[in-house]
Amino acid sequence: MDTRTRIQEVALELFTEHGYEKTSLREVAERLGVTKAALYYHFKSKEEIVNSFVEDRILVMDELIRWAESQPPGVELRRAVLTRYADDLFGRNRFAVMRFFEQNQTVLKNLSAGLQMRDRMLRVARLLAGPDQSAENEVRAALAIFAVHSSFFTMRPEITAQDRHDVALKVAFELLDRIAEVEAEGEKVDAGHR
Amino acid sequence: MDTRTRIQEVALELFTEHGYEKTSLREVAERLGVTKAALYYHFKSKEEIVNSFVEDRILVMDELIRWAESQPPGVELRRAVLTRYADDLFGRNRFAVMRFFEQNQTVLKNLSAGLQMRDRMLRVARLLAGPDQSAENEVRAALAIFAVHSSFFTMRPEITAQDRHDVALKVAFELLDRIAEVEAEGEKVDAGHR
DNA sequence: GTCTATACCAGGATAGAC
DNA sequence: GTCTATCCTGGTATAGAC
Repeated sequence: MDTRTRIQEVALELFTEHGYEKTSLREVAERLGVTKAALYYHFKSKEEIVNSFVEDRILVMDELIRWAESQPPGVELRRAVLTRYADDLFGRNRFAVMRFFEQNQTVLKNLSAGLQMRDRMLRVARLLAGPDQSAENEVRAALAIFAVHSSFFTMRPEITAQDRHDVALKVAFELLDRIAEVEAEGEKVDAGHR
Repeated sequence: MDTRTRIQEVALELFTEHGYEKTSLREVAERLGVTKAALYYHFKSKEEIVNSFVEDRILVMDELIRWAESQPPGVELRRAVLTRYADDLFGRNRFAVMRFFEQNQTVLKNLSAGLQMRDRMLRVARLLAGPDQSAENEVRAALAIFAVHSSFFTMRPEITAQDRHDVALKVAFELLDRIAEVEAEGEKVDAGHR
């Protein structure tokens, strides 16, 4: 395997395990049997290493958002968006990068990769919250997304990946359905006022 | 005001604004017109500064947990615990420290203050999730707590503090009530099996 | 008891040799 | 494509001034 890929793998592992800031490039280099300066041949900076393995997740999110915006809105779409969100981002052992995100939320606020990911998540949240712009539906949407993420670190370790997935979506769907209920009530009130 | 207190104030502000790791002690010292070494007279280390202003919040949490464990369980207690959680931790402009927590989740995993706070939050979560130990109720409890925290950064800025508080608790109560519902259903099933 | 001066070592980054 | 040497900044430690 080429050095560039090996750097990405080792960095992702250490950044996730010990945190981005607490991982020195010397550690990464030593684990690969090279010097710090060698890393700087392959990547412009420490941050660039992060960008390189996050890029892919951003593209997946963009694809999801583009698809969601092309569909007719409704309860079914909300559920479908969140299901796809969970499967695309965390499915098939792809969650290594997502675990990195969970473990490094703070730093990511100052990293371009983090800001881009944040932006995508906000757009998904807005899709789920619907057009009524109520604060409570925004909270419900945020919690639904958080349920999916939390399924990887909130639950007890003996629970299987499949169960985590199913439980997270079950609770999240309750929140999404409640959003739709509140929307419907709001429209009834509007109609009554006319 | 004495230097020790001023160090705490400036450090809390900078640690929250720019992050714990990205804030150097030189910055803190300069802002106070002293040298780095002066800080080391008042605090053993950078981490000690954090401990000093988090201590207080830990005591508040301990008090809340002790009280909750002395009360008869039920739906009402859950709501009361979460209400008190929100008021004790975030009330009366006390949320500066909580904002520090939100902004520094990663580092706090390696800091004693963070581990202690984490431990308290887990215990509150267990109280809210109830005795049935189901994964879905654990998720609901975690989300209810997260709703309170998120109320300070998820919602749009034009929403008042009072509204944030109310909306967060409203959504959180729906989750808590659902926990109780699921518990009741579980007991019915148990009874049917006997 | 409160602080300054100074030094040490580790971490990110760069220039230039091979 | 990789290394040595070097720079600057950051956390930490200590000696000593007032």
